[in-house]
Amino acid sequence: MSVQERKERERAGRERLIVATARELAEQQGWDAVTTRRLAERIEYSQPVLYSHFRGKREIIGAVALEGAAEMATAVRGAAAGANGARDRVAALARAYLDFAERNPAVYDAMFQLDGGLAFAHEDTPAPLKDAFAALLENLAEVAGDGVHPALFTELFWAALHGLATLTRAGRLPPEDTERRLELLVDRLAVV
Amino acid sequence: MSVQERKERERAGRERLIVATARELAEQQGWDAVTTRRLAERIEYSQPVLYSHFRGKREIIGAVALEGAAEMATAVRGAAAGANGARDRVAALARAYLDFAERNPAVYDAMFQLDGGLAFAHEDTPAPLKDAFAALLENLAEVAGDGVHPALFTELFWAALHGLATLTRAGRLPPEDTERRLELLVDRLAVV
DNA sequence: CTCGATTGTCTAGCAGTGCTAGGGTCGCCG
DNA sequence: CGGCGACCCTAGCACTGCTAGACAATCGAG
Repeated sequence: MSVQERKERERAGRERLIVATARELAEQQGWDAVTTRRLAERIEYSQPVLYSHFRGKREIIGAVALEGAAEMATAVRGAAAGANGARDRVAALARAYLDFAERNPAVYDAMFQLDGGLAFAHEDTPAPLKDAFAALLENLAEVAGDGVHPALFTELFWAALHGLATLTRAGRLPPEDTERRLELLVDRLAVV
Repeated sequence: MSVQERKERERAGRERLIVATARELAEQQGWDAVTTRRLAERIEYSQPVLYSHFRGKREIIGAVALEGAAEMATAVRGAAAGANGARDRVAALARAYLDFAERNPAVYDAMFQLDGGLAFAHEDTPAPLKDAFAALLENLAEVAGDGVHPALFTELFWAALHGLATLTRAGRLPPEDTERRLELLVDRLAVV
């Protein structure tokens, strides 16, 4: 049994290595540079090894996305927990979200921009994604306003953040006004 | 001179054909299906002809994006012109925007999701893009609220629309609540 | 009307992509 | 210690964006 367990451990370790390497490579040189050949070379295995862990490149992106979702959830919760009052909590949440997107562009792409083969808004949505949404929801529900469904409000707030994050990073919005846009967003959307 | 003019006309016509075909193919089967080979075959020329009109695939995407920007500008202006009162005007604008994104997913991708090699928020931003932003701005300025810079407000409103459009189309947001999210967005962001 | 030059187009090919079939080599278990 | 099974790598497929060089059609000059 011990042999099998060791192999299992090694396999799991290598899988983590693949995901971590893909993420690192993507952050360094962009997802276009993450080819199966380069990735295989970096982990010092041949290409087919990748396919014994993942169905294809898409699944690797998906794995990075799940990792990112978990991190984003904790980042959001941490920021919200360190703030006092509903208004500050929401502002801190928004800042944490945009900060995460800016500091982990490749991971953010994996989550929302690229096709990681992940299901959303369904029964079989992976847990980390549901949890990331929950992290937003649990801090935004109190400012949704009377008669407004908290989930619907969260979806809208999330969409606004997502729009700001992507448009800013793509150079569509001047970066220097990010904070002002964020303040405006919170002031308008959140019902204190 | 007439000979050169005819050639010039034929060249321009073929360029329009390339862009139209790329757009059509993208709408039918997605941008992944728009390969230089397939595109060349559809216009009944060989691949190198494409490169005598555009520097590469990226520029073709950019051309589709510019075409789309012009159409979106007129769609937004048309919708806004047909509405009475500031609140209705903003709602109509938002509806037109999301409608455009939903009905022309490939064009919307070319504009905001893919790399069309276009400059944004700079001096040398192509006119159609600036004009599309202007179409939003001229209808949103009146609801920006006191002391809020109209351009900044427009950027925020645009980002929210963009987030709704992309997340909905990617299956991240349930489509059936689109209208309710839109109403909420207008009610909260716009100062009537 | 003919001939050279120029313009335009095509065929063929490059390097690189994601992915997979097949053979070999290793380490484990009886 | 022998045979077997799991594992991994080499080699290759069909495809991508893009380009060099050959070829043909067209034009302007004599």
